[in-house]
Amino acid sequence: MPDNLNPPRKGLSALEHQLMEILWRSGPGTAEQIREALAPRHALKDSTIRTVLKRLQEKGYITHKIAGKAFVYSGVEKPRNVAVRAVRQILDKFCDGSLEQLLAGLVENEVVDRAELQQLARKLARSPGKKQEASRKEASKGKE
Amino acid sequence: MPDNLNPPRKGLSALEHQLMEILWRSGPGTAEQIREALAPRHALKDSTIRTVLKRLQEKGYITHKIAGKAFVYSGVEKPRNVAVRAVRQILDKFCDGSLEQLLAGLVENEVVDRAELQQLARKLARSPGKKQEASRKEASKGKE
DNA sequence: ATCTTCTGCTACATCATGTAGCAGTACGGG
DNA sequence: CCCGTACTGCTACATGATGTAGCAGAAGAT
Repeated sequence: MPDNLNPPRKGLSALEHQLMEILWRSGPGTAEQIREALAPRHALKDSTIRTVLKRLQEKGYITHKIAGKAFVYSGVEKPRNVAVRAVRQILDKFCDGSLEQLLAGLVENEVVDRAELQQLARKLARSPGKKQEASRKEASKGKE
Repeated sequence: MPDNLNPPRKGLSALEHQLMEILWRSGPGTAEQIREALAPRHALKDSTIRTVLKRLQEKGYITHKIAGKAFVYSGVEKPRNVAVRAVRQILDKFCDGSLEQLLAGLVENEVVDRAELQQLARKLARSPGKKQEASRKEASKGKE
């Protein structure tokens, strides 16, 4: 079996996360390119990079296509989606699956202000449906 | 050194999380009580339970007071606060620290509906400031 | 003095992670 | 046709985290 196509992946280790960061920031790339990108902060042998990339693929975070003779890796999902899955876990583990509880906690712990949160919710409520939505009625009140 | 009083704790392993669940759900308790509560689903020797409790304390999730000759453990924070710290991590790691991005993702992935989100935000916006508010309800145990 | 409870250490097998070496293979030049 | 080159496919291995538990010692109960 090739990749691990199922979405229920394991978490990312520190190093794995760094590689994902690079892939997300710079887009698809070869092991070598990734190694170079990481090198300044953390020099590693190419075999090390390749091992981690392999593990990332097993975990389902990335895939690769062959370009000539080399593998070009690319993330399977956008970081924000990975974030969403992670949040779902948190929701189930610590908030009885209640998003309300989590949001309340965020406000309580001053991660976000009440007003600010409402502002964001409002904004998202009228934001483009990102699909084939064409109904964009600009609200006249409160715009930032 | 006694506990690990600093908030930047490590994550919870599967078993550790189960014990926390019990403590959060049933309130403070001794190793034995916790063992009994967990037993139906997962039978373990008391020494095992105690080892895990010890680790949980080292990680800073729980503390204990002496009651007679036994230790009575209790969670340091409410689960929702643990959730908040976890979310903060996610925010930094996958959303450039932007809560907006995360919320957008939640909507995008249908974890929550746009309208529903706005509803919650609105609700929280007018909810009690929970500080020196002398409203009603909410006054059980749990110190933070 | 014992027995009964608890707590304080120590032990250990497994798995995850960070890190890397080495063998094999295919392709562009001599 | 032979040889580096550029890559990939395995294997290795030390460390730390986790799950799981045994055993010795202290202190109160009898």
